[in-house]
Amino acid sequence: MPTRLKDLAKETGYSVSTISRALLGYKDVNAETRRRIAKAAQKHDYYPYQSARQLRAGKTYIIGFLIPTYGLRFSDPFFIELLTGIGDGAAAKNYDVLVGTSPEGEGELEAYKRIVAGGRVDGVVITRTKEDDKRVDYLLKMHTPFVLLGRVFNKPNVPYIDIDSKNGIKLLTEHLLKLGHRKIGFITSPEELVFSRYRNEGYREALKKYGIKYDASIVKIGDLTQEMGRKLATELFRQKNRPSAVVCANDLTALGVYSAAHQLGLEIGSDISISGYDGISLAENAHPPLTTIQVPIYEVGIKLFNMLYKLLNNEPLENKQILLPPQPIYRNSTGPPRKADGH
Amino acid sequence: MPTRLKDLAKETGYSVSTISRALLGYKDVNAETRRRIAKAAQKHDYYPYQSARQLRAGKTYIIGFLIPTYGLRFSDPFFIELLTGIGDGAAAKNYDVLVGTSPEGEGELEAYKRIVAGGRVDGVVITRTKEDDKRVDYLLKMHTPFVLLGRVFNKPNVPYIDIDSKNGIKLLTEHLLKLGHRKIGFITSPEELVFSRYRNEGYREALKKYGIKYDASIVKIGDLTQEMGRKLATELFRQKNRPSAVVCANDLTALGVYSAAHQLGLEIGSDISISGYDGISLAENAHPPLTTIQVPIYEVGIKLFNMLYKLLNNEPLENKQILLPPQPIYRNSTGPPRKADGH
DNA sequence: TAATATAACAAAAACGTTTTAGGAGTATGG
DNA sequence: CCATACTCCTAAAACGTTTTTGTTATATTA
Repeated sequence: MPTRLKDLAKETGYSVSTISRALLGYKDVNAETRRRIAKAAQKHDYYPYQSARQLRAGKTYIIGFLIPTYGLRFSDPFFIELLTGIGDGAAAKNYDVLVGTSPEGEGELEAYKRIVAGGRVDGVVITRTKEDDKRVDYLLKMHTPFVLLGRVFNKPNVPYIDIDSKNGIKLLTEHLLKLGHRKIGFITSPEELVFSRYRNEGYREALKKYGIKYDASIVKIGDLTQEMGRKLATELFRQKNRPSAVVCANDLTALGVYSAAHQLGLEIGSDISISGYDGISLAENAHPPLTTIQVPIYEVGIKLFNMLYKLLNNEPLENKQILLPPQPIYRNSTGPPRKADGH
Repeated sequence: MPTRLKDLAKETGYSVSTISRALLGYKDVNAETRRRIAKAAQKHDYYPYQSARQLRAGKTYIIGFLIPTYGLRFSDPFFIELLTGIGDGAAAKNYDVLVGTSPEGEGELEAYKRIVAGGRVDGVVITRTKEDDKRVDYLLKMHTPFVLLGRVFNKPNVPYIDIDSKNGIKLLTEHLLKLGHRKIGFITSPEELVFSRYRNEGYREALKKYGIKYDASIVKIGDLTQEMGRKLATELFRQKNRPSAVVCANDLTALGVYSAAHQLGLEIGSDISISGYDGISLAENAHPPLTTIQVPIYEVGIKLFNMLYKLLNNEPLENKQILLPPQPIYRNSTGPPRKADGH
């Protein structure tokens, strides 16, 4: 039903190749001819048939983005903001975004193989990089261009954007220490994630700076979901000598901690201080507004696509590795502890 | 770099067509031959090259889903849950999902034309249907299969899934009326959206049932964002004779209302009752937990894909039009008014 | 005027897959 | 032993685009 070059050829009397060349702006097409062809194309709403264009060019003009879903009720708004950024960046260059979900564990690499080896995409954006990331190894082996949101180890040359989350968490933890907190809990992220290492380091460095001993009993490993944040915070709060503040690996976890605090009647910002990470818009409108690190997610999405675009089109990439400084936003979810030492 | 049929042909000594037929399970291939070919394919991680497959078949095995973005900081978790549902449904059938953003207004139809006329997708999922929806007209004209999340008017035969939101909002409003509220505000959604009509009707019907006159001064038209919910709720709450309850068109708006209530020192569930719509997981973990209509978003996403799949493959579609009953969840964001009539 | 350059178009090939049509060789039946 | 059926494989065509190469007609130059 859609219009194809053949139809325009029939309509205008020119050959298929001339139609194609006219629409693509080749020089050896008569001005009048080009006008007529353009008019016919417009009249019939012609859009080149992608499968053919792809086969011919050996490119899809599509990039892949697999959402790392932990469990079913997955709904981190972080990814919608990132995705709209990537999508808008792509649309501006007439690229498309193929989105899938990638399960944890074994299935993950398979999901990437499917879209890469199947030639479904020209390149991919990877998030939540892992220590010893199999996806990166695979993509390097296949010579498939990619960009990372996050870093990896032992691969000095891969392009990425990352937030300096070591210093991000350090800033937040120091902020709490300055406010007088001495027992600061930490709900971190799964150990295999690279950024966990940085965030953990930031937490430890801040404590060390203030001469406070690391206490494993108030450090919990979450999974970046709100639900888990609530669960682990409840455990923390039920300890005999509960922390007076909790640093969280992301905003969603922090909102889960809010929930736990509310349930136990703790007032946030005084009874208990809470910090997040990401700066999703929900954090801003939470009650009280959440102290966090503001990551310009949408813009990072656009930037990630643009980096990938340059890789795909062999354009020089001046800044291959971008480490953004953390942008802390101190809001009312953090305040001085009610009593010194949190009890 | 990836393996192609040609490579397997060279490796095994069979022709390209035999390789293809063996892998596709044709009967007239010797068992031993098939085994050898399968082994080679496995060894080399063969995945058929999609562009060629698509061109040959005249299908892409891709469906399209355009996220309706209102403004930049768009991050309704509803769409991530929906998207993961659609994505997982698609993956189960070896389909992919092409995701883009669709701007408001003029650009919207163009975004659909691009993916449909360009043959980028075999069918599409449409959300936030509008009164007189140009997208639906276009898809019907192009004979492109589609399914709707939501209904349209004057098109009796289009396939859709919708929640009976008239009765959903009616139930919530009645719930508030039963609790004793007599002045109930309503932050609704843009007029052009079809579900706005239903939700407005539900609100009006409930009021009528209780003999309460519709008061336009406490009905505000929002845009389904948290930010707008906060803004409009602030207006409502600053009125001399403020409502004692607010019904919202979706959860995100309701969370915005939370924010406004907190800012003005109103206690939610007593000073002010608030209801949402959608049942995103944030609603459950809000403080207090939000009274809402629980929409099984993820499952609806899967179901939407499966309907579309049947349309694409000419399988009979028994239930073309599915209207799910609303599933209200009454939580602590709604309670009796502090004083009768809210003041 | 003959040779050469230029302008404007078209033919054909190629991308990798799937499918149709058919062929070669072997087995079966009368 | 010939005709027919069956098994297993392959050649070739097709999908619609882009690009390379070529062709024809006209203009330019010596």
